[in-house]
Formats: sequence, structure tokens, C-alpha cells
Amino acid sequence: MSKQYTISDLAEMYDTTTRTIRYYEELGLLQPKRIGGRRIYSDRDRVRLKLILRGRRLGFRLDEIREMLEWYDLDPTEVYQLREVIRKGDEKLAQIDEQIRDLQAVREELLELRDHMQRLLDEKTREGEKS
Amino acid sequence: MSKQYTISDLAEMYDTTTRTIRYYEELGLLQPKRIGGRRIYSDRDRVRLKLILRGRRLGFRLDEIREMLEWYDLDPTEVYQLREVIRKGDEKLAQIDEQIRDLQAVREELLELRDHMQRLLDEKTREGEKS
DNA sequence: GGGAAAATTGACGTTTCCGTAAACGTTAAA
DNA sequence: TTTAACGTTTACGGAAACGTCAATTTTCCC
Repeated sequence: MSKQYTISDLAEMYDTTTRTIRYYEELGLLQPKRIGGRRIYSDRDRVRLKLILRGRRLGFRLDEIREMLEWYDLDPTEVYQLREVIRKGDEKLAQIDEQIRDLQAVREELLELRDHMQRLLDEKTREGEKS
Repeated sequence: MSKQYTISDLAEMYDTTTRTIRYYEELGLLQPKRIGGRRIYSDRDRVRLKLILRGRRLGFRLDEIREMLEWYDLDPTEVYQLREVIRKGDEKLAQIDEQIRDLQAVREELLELRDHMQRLLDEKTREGEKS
């Protein structure tokens, strides 16, 4: 019994706006059903929206995200397409791995900086105790 | 003997453009010395540029990056500033940890998709062999 | 010292990702 | 039934992060 959602259900659920969701549809990232004029979102649509928003948070552009979403519903009998997706997917994986490494580097540096600040702060507060 | 760089040295070194570097200066992220009219970049400037570009790749906005850069040269005698930086740094760390988790999730999903595609492809090619 | 190469400033253009508002139709609740 | 809330399309706007082009310096090299 796949659930149904209105556009504002989803907007609230994922803390975004209806304008944004309609914009994603304009770009072809979502294709909700219509009842009358109104958009009806399935669970599949909901999951796609979730993926889109996560992708955005991670700095991917919307056309990159659209391409990756398309990988999930390509024709599984087209050998050429399969090969292409595997190749592009490997590229994306390499890119993601680098991004993770970069983030871990930033993390380390921030931790060091934090420790440094903490030591300075400790000195200062001990100094204050002496008076 | 701290090295000196021209703007195009740095542009080439980090695969960006002089326009971009000047733009970062406009926003206050870099403050190179001048000799006559021209900009001269020190090693410190170079490292800052490297950090900026890495931050950009990771999806941080330039004003976020500027704030984080400022942490490296604040007044170490100002207890309030120290506390503030530690607090903000902790926030940033939490945010980075979440980003890493998200990226690892995307990574897993891409790997699964890749395996799925690979299996489909294997079936297809075995099918071809039979003929 | 003269000309090519490199750098500078200023202005405007572009792309991405939405926000906002107008003007209108639809649905639900009192 | 009416009225408030919700949804739709269309259009324009706007910030962020640069690209591009033109008009001037500035510098380097022979």
C-alpha cells in the first residue's frame, strides 16, 4: 500500500520548500503523478527527493544528480548502457573517495586547531587563577 | 627564504584562474603584498589559496571558508575569541562528520548499484557466448 | 629603450539554484 | 456556502562564483 504525499507533505518532511520541489521537477529530477492539476508523490518520488537533497548537501550539482538518478532506471538489456554506467559510476566513486579523504584532512586540521586553542585557553585561565 | 609567487604561478600551480584568485582577494580571503601594482604571494598566501580551493571542492561557501581561515590568525590573548572559535569549530566538526557519513552512504549505494549492473552485464555476455 | 608579454581594474555577462509575487483554480472545514 | 488554506503557472529577481572583454599599466627581455 504505497503511500501518497502532497507537495507540502514532502516539503515539510525534508525541510525544504514547495518551490524547490517544483523546480526539481522542472529539471526532470522528479515526475510525480497528477490528480486533477495537483501533484501526487509516491514513495519512490519521496526517496528520489531525499537522494536529491542529500546530493545537494554534498555539493553535487543538480544535473550530476539527475544523471546518477537515471542510472537506477535504465534499460537493463542495453549492454552499452550498462558498461557506460559502470564506467561513470567508477569515476564518481573515485571522486567520492577523494572527497572523503579531503574531508578527513580538514577534520584533522580542525581538531589540531581546536587543541591548540584549548591549550591557549587553559593557560589563560590558569593565569587568571594566580591573581 | 620564503618563496614568492606571481598570480599566474599560483593559478597554474593549483589549476585555477587569475580571475578567481583576484576574486578571493576581493572577498578578503587573500591579502598578498604588492610590488608596484602587482600582487606578490608568499608561501602563507599559497597555503591559504590551497585551503580555499579544497574548501570549495568540498562544497563550503566562500564566506564559511573565510571565517575558518580567520581562526588561524586571531588574537590568542582574547579569551572570548578563543572560546568562540572552539565552539564554532566544534559545530563545524559535527557538520563535517555528518558529511563524511553521507558520503560513505552514497559510496555504499553506488557500489551496490555497480555490482548489480555488473551482474546484469555478466548475464548478457554469457548469453552471447552460447550462440 | 622599445615592444611583446603579463598584470591590473572595471564593467558587464553567465550559470546555478532557488525566492517572491501575481493571478488564478481547487479543496476542506465551519 | 463561503472563506481560508492550499496548489498551480508564469514571470521576474537575486545572490554566489566566477568568465569574458576592453582599456590601461607594468615589467621583462633583447
